[in-house]
Amino acid sequence: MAGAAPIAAEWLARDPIDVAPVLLGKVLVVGERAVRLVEVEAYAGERDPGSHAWRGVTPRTRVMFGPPGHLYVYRSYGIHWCANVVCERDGVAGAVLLRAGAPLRGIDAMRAARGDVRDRDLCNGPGKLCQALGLDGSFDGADVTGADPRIRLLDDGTSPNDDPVVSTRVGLSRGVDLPWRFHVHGDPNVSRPSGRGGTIVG
DNA sequence: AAGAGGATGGCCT
DNA sequence: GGCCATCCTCTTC
Repeated sequence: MAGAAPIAAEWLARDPIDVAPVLLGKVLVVGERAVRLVEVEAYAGERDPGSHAWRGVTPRTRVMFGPPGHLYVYRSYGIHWCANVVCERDGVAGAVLLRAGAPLRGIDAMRAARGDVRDRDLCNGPGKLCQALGLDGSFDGADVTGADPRIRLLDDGTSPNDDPVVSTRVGLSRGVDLPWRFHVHGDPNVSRPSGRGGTIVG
C-alpha cells in the first residue's frame, strides 16, 4: 500500500460518467477496513432520470449538489445504506454509486459485520458494501479526500481496470437503458455478472 | 396529512 | 426466480 495517494477533489470535479470507470481499482479505506472498488454506477444528476437529483435539490440530495469528494449516503428500502462519491463542481449534481468491492484489509471486521457468508459475498452489492465497511447515515457528507479521519479514497497505483465491462444500471425504473454501470471483468466480487448489454471496452 | 414506491438483500422454492 | 421486510423521502391531496 506504499505510495497510495488520496484522490483529489479537483479530479472528481467532472462528469461522473467519465469518473466512474476510472474509480475501478481505487481503494476505499474506512478505519481498519479497506476494499478495492470493482463495480460502480454513474448518476448524472439533474439530466439523469435515474438519479435522486433528477427533480432538483431536496434535503436528502443536498450533498450531491455540493462540492466533489464528499460521500452521498442514503437509505435504501428502509433497510440498507448505499454510498456514492460526489462528482462535478459545487452547485452541479453528479455522483458515482459504489456497488461492490474486493476486500483488502480488515476482513475479520467485515465478516463480523456481515455474518456467516462467503468472502466473495461480503461486499458484492451496494448495501453489502456499506454493511461490511460500517458505512451509515453518519457518513453522509463525509469528505473522502483526506479531511475526514474516518474515511479516505486512495489511488495505490495498481490498474486492474484494464478491461472494464460496461452495461446498464441495476434496479432502476427510469433511465434503465443508459450504459452507465462499470465493473472489473471477471472479478468474483461483482454483484451480478452483467446488466443488459455488457460489453468489454479494453 | 397520507400514500406510494424505492440505485436491495436474504431466504424460500 | 419470486417474495417481502422495513422506513424514509417525495408527491399529491
